[in-house]
Amino acid sequence: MTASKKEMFREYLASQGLKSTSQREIILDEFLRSDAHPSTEDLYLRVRKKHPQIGYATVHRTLKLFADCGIASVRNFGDGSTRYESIAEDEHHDHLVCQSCGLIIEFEDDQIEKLQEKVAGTHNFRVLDHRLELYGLCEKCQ
Amino acid sequence: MTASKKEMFREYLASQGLKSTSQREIILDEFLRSDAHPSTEDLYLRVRKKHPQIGYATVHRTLKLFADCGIASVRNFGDGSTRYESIAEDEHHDHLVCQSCGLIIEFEDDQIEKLQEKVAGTHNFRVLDHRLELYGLCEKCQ
DNA sequence: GTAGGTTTGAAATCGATTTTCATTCTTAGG
DNA sequence: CCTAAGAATGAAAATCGATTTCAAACCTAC
Repeated sequence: MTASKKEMFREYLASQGLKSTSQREIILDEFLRSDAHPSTEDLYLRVRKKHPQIGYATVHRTLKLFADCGIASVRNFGDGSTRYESIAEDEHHDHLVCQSCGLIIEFEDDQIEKLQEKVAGTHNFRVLDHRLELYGLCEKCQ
Repeated sequence: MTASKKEMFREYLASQGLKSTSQREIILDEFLRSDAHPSTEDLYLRVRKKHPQIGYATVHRTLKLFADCGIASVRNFGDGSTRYESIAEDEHHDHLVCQSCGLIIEFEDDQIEKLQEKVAGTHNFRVLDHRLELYGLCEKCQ
């Protein structure tokens, strides 16, 4: 899984005439080993610990490349920062977001997926991506 | 419906020791009569047509009040601007967003709502709000 | 190797959002 | 009615995250 993402990224770079650099490798490694939903800032801070010479702009640009090539998707949980999430090709998952402590729980539900397709069908709409977030209070915060 | 929202807003202001002002009335009227998902900028431009003396900051602050008091919810469709949507207390609706032309279709689906509650239940999570967006291509853009 | 294009990092910029601050307004109490 | 106390307003400034600029450093194919 991890190996195939690194593969996908290299292939994407090659296909676009872009270059493989040590910074991009380092950032991808850190991204794959990182929190589920890092913001650019989050990932930059992590990368900087081991590689202080890598700049914020490079992390930012590299995360956009991840999104472009399909190994990450862009999320926004309402806290004002854009987050990136590593994705597997065939799997969707959604989120429970605790508005008190910020806890994020991931879940998957095939029935909901199917109903989404059904709704889209009634509007002759072709779904390419979706986002479902449930906001509220986690067990501890209630 | 419209009347009850004005009512709710006034009650909220009173309950918080906040004041009723002509600007807030004007902005609420314009919000209720406005596009389904205006950004602060959108609403400011509309308000300014008839009331050039009302400033952007006031529109911004008033929209936040709408969200605080529950007559509007905050949306983000990935275009970089925050949008506000008028909501009725007991009704949720979700969105189909066309990534080509920007068309936004609203829909409601009770079955999906119920499944969401079920999923939340299995995580002992109390849902206060949710967001479901399906991104893709509308009939025309396919 | 080397040329040509790409990437990098620091700093500048951008656009949206939020805050500041002096002035004006609302409202509850006299 | 007044008035005092606190809240709201609008213009401008500050802030914040995201993005771009630019000169120097770096890949890669030839």
